[in-house]
Amino acid sequence: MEERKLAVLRAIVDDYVQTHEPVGSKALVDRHSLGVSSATIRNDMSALEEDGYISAPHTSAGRIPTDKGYRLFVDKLNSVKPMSAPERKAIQTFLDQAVDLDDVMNRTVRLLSQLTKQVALVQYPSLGRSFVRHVELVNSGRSKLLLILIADTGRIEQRTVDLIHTVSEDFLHDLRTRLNVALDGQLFTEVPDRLVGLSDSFQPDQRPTVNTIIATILDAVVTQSEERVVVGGTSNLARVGEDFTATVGPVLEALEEHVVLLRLFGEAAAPDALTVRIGHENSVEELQRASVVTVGYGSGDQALATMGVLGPTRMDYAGSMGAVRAVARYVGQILQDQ
Amino acid sequence: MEERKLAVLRAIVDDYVQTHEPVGSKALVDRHSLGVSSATIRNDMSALEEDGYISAPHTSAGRIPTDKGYRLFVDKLNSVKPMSAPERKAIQTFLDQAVDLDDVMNRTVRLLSQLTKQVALVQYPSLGRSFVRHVELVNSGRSKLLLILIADTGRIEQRTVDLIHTVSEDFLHDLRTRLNVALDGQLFTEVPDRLVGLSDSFQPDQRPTVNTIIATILDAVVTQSEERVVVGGTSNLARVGEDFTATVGPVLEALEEHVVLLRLFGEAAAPDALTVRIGHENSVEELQRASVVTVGYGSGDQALATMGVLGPTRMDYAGSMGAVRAVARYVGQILQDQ
DNA sequence: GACTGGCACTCGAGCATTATGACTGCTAGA
DNA sequence: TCTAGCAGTCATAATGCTCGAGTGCCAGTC
Repeated sequence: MEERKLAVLRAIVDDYVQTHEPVGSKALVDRHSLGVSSATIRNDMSALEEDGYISAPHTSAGRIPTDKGYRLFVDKLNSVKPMSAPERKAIQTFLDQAVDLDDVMNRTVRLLSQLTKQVALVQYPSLGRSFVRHVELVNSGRSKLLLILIADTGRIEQRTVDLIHTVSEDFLHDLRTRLNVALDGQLFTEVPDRLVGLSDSFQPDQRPTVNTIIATILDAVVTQSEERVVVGGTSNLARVGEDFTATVGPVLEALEEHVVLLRLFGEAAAPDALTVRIGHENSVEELQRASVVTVGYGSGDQALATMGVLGPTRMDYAGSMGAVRAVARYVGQILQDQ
Repeated sequence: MEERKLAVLRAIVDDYVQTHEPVGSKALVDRHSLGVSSATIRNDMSALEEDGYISAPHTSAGRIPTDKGYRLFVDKLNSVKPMSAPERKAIQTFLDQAVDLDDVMNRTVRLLSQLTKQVALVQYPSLGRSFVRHVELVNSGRSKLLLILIADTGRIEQRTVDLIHTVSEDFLHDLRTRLNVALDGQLFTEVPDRLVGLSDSFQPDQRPTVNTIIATILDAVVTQSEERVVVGGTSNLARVGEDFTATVGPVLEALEEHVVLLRLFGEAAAPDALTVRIGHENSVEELQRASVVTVGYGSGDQALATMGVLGPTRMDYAGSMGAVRAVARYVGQILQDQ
């Protein structure tokens, strides 16, 4: 595609993102130094419309980018805008104040939504890609146990275990030790394998109890492994202007469905790999007028989980991508330090 | 106040809550069997307006209740509507599926927002009124410790402690034992007192480490003790109709400020004590067009924390109060069983 | 061949005007 | 004390109209 047509598309996207009004040929030549007259621009716009990159809401209005137009814009024209030094500094300072994992997640969401003025989405570090740091069993009286799994990311899963009869502190100490010997430092996905046969090494009368506890561990590792997502900055949806206001209800609803959110994140890619889904590229129906910018975070080659922002298709992609990437990097660092 | 005028107020509130349109004298006699003509009702409405219970948006419109009108309605006319048996059953079933405290809180929020079609707010059990169940210290390598405080409600606080040098497992075991001896079963508010002098019983060269850890415990107990609040059902704000739509942005913003939320809950009262704040009775400026129904939950005579719903002043008070109270009771029971 | 200037045409936004009807307040009478 | 009826008010909806931004096309220019 010719250079100038791309420039025109870029100018249209820029203007539309800023003003949120259809942009006409005259406005374009006024606001951008394209070096040609409005009539020429009109021909280019005609061609762009023909190819499906822009469309006109009605005859006597300007053009707005289509999803396909945004896609081209993001792919070809939109370099990620890096954060400025003071911004990076502020991100770091704010995140360093976090006292625990919950705090890190909450601060990350607030940070992302404030930086991008969009809705922020942050997934807790996946258990499946974390390592077991510690397993704790606490007697909580009346034949009940509290089971606590601690991951190297600081993520904690807890379960109450109901037992048939009370257990002694000695037994508990023994079991705790053996569990930690078997599990500490292992990947959570390895946990089921590591627990095979463990109960055989106990006295026959203790085995039912051990098996109950093991079953609870497996349940915790399997069912809860991906679920937690924090959402923030939904008030930005209200600010976003006319077109979105009508759809803000369904969007809010969709954001309360954790299943939807997890589908939104899709497969976690490598850290630092930015993914942009524009409008209809989203499989979630209620979010087909929204765009999502996500990135994996975490250390190593496989991301621990995903974070990102969601906003109208007419969002500042360069800025959002820059902010999301910067925040994800710091969070990855922090989790490594835990 | 005369019987009939109260009946008129009740009818106005009922109709307005349902239709969300100013109600006129004719509509009133049509929809309610008040036994008198519309002219009589007009006189009553005139008096009610004089006294500030209702007001007319403009001359040729019907009347809508004022905050003062809702207040009278709630105080004098509005018996809490108890949940039906199947509803109670559904609440119980849904909450019993929760696997841990986080799950209980999340399910509670979803339940409340679905039952009332309002925004639901749930505060985590206050540490200040909980008892220490267990303190755990886990070495996480490189002269770092993970400190974990477990409350009897299942609430968990964690902190990373940075130490000057690494510590031995023996020392850790010793410290952990002494901490648990000192703290287990104590109220969290007692924790500072119980830790006084603890480091004196250690070797002088160990005392700095012990003191660092104690300082972290105190910090966790003091600073984080009230903070956590879960919000859900914000999509109900969009559904709520014209008047709120304009204010939905500020409300969403306010709901993201945890400080605001905590102020909204105010002082936790005894469990089962329903509080209703209507419109301007709310101290939070952005929420002066909203009403909040809250109730303490937890076992015993002092509530562990507060939960409630937030909606437009024209909400179904009887239904909301019934739902909030029913859910709070079950959550209280569940936490007692933990 | 690419670009430009000019012109006719289209069509939504915005404004003023009008019609409608829901509601009130008042007064006189039961 | 209540009711019926009537005059007056005023927001809302509908209508018609103007205005102008913007397009598409064509003839002319470099």
